[in-house]
Amino acid sequence: MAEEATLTERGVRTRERLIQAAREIFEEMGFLDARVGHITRRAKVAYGTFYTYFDSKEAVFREIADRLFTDMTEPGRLPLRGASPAERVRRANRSYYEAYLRNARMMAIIEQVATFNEEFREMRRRHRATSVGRSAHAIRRWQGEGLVAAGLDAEMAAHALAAMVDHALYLRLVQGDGDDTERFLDTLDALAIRALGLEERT
Amino acid sequence: MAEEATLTERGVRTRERLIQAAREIFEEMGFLDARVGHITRRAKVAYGTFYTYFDSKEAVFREIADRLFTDMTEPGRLPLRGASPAERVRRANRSYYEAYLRNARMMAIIEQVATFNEEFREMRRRHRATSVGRSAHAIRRWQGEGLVAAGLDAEMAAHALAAMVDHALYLRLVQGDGDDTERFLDTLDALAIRALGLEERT
Amino acid sequence: MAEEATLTERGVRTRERLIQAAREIFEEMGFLDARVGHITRRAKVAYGTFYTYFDSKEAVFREIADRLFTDMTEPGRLPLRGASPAERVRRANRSYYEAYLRNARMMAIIEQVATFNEEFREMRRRHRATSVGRSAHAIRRWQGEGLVAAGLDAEMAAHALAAMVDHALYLRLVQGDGDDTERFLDTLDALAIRALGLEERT
Amino acid sequence: MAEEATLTERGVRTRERLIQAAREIFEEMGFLDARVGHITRRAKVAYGTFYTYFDSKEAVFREIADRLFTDMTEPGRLPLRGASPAERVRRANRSYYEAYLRNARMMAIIEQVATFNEEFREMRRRHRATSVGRSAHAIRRWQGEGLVAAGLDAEMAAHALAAMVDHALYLRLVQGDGDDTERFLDTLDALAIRALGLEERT
DNA sequence: GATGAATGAGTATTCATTCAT
DNA sequence: TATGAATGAATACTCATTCAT
Repeated sequence: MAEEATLTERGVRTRERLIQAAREIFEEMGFLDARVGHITRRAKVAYGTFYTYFDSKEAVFREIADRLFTDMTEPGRLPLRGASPAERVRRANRSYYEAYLRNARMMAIIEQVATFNEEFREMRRRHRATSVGRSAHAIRRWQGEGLVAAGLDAEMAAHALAAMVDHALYLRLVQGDGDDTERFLDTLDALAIRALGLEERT
Repeated sequence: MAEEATLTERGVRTRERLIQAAREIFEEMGFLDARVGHITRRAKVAYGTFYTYFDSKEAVFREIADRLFTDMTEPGRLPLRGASPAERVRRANRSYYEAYLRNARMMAIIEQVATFNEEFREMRRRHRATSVGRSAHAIRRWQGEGLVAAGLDAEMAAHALAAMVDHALYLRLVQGDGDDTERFLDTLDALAIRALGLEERT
Repeated sequence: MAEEATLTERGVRTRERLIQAAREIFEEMGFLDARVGHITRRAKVAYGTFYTYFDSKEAVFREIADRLFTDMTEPGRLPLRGASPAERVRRANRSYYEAYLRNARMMAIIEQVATFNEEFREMRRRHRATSVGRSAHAIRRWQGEGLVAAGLDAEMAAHALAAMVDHALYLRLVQGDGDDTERFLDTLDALAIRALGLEERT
Repeated sequence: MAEEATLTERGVRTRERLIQAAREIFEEMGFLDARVGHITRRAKVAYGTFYTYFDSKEAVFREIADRLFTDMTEPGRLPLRGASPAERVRRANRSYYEAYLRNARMMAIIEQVATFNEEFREMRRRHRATSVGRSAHAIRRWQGEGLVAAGLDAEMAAHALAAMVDHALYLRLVQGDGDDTERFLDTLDALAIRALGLEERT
């Protein structure tokens, strides 16, 4: 049984070293090709020490993924006060882009694991639902204000636009499809804003 | 050896049985969990017979994926003559939705394999490039006609919208996220059309 | 059951083609790495045809080895009449060298098979016994004539000298250990002649 | 991984048990027929334990062969001070005979592996070159002292005589061709001494 | 806590041989 | 005779997890 409630200070350090090492290894070779031995070697601990802190390879991965999702769903640092709806979309997107850029490699690995592991599929679904829900809420508000066409299904639209951003970033950042990222992010912003009918006409 | 040349009619039949069985097995349990023994049992042939026709598990998968991509990129059956741009987008999307629905399970497996196999990642990238290219071409034409904002990067927009459609369908059909598919497809259409500024205002 | 008593002319030709092809393949890749498929492809016949004529891979090899041993133990072409004992040794050796050179690659393969197959070990032993017996007979004669020291065990000496010639040729011709073969053969002659005390002192 | 560094005492013991077991198994059934499972069963360890210490079946074999060649090329224990050349040849041969007798079974297996594995062919060639070089050196010295005919190629003669001894022993000890080994060894000594012209005439 | 040795179930692939046409 | 498809037993190697110090 790994992971007792109380850990000595030394234990905490070792555990942290293992998590850091695991993340590096997962990013470098993916979950499937990563071996427990790779992780312990990187962390400079004995093979068996891994199982002092984690029950399985999945267990470290779960912890890493948890932290990552927390980081990804943290609300943006850019202030939204007084911004127009279009600007709000842009800023929200920017916050997400930044988080994605920070975590691109791990996002890819989570994608990998989600293709064969129901638990992580569900974890991803939950996190997605949270942020899609926030977007849907905003869209509904804008619909109330007559800014967005009432006929649009807010939930579905939020879902689809999130899928656009997510997958476009995935293909671009993870699978290395194309350069000029800045211009690409602008395009994503523009598409989302127009799709919702939020563009400022001059 | 799995030599291609000169297969007797019986050989062709057995090979076809194996491909069909492999597709079923892959769809049911994914590439990673599929065993060659599962495939041969399903095809009702001896274990070794698999290797009479294919060099490896990857080899059948490659053939199945090839056929699938051919089916997916087949131009739509809906006639486009005389249709408005918005209508064209809708019809093109519909053709793609139908193909996706036919092949949803296998699309998921290809996604899975693409997360750890460079060859299939590249295969998917190529096919995506083809259809994205087609869309970008149409967008550029519409920009020439003043129908789509000139400031939009046609290539990137096509890429992003394809990502939206692809991933939204993936999450919905493959990972079973939500029902009311018809309404969802309508939402995708609407978002794409508005994002490009092609909606018919009344 | 392969190898019926009566073969049509066509059958004889096919069988011969297979033997020839098998010898080539064995020489090129050794017995262990040779596949029945290699042989039939080389002979330009169908896979199954092999088993029309031979019961197994060992069976063709046996036939090839038989023919080879017949060729190897054929008495030399050089006339021995009126030759001195030393000259006789030299000529006998030459005949053997020539045969060995003709068959070097196959000799190596027979060596290979003899290391794990009792039947071929025995076959080789029998053939060796025949030629060693001939040599021993000559040595005993020369001992009777006072040309070779009586204390020498004729049988063992013949055995040892045959081993010298055989293995030295094997290492040189088969494992490519050194060049200047002519000078090497001269050395073998000289050693054998001196070992028996047959050298002509001037 | 079979890493070399830092083995605990227990590890060293297990590794040694595996090497001993492997040698026994190889001697009993040859390299080709030996299964990793045979070795681990003999060593009374789990299957996987083999791979804790060795990368492959070849790897243990390599280690065993290395040790054996070291043992085989260890200079003889018999003192050579003040001995006549003929006596030196005899004593050197005796040392080799003893080593060969100790290792006869494994020598046969190395012969087997050398017929299909270039690495071991080369390993054998290197060791042979070392000992042939020593003999050639002695022969050249004796030629300088007028004891051996100057016309003889020292290198080639050493090579041929080594081949004689090696192969005669191989056929006798390994393939069980004949008894009265003591008399046979005497014959080998006599032939080598006479071939070089080193016999003491009375 | 830390260590690293021990475990053994799991699997793709090969290939000689058989056999239906 | 000739063909080539079908068969399935055989085996080295991997690696997550357990466990004795």
